[in-house]
Amino acid sequence: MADRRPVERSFLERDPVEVAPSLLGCVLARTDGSGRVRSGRIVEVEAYRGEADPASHAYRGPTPRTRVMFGPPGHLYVYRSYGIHWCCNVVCGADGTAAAVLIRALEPVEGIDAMFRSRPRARRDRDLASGPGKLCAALGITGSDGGADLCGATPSAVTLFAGAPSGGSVLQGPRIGVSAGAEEPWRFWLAGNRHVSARRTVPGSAP
DNA sequence: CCGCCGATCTTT
DNA sequence: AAGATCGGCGGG
Repeated sequence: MADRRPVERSFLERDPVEVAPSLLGCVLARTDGSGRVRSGRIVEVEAYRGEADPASHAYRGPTPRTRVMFGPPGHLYVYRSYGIHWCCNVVCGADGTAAAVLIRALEPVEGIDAMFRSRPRARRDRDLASGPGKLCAALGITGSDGGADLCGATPSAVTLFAGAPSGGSVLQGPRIGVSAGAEEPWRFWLAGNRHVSARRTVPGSAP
């Protein structure tokens, strides 16, 4: 993996509904305090359109929690879900807008042993990171990673690497777990991938 | 395989 | 008071 390079910040400076499917196949990596790397290929995402989107945490304007989403693209927005799990987003769109892409599932690539240690209930590879809370636990992402620069030339604790074109086809459908904005088909995933969450229950169509 | 429910706590 | 979730449990 010597030729990996972080994604260009300008690549993220667009509408999240455009950015989201193009993140499929990219690799999210985290380096822990001991220099160990855990990473996974992105196989499922959701776009959130900030102040224009009633499902977005940024819908009602900036707050201390959502401040990073209103900043420049290429940073990590991390939030606590149901008081228990961490979930992470790639901030995109122009500085001053609050667009973001929720990372919903990864196919584990590096550091799989460490992922099993962080996910003691997981029995199989596909249980490690097949959901937004699971993947943060698998990589060890917590609130202290909030704001991390994903595009730095020198890889920081959390980095987003450009991926080879995914090859397979992309499906899209409604976002999971939202009530407002439930009609918008802004969830995207790799067709047939075993690491996608809710594979059997939600139908999809080609974009 | 499917559906229900509880855990746990931040944010508004 | 609700929530961008997860996993255990029970039923079919």
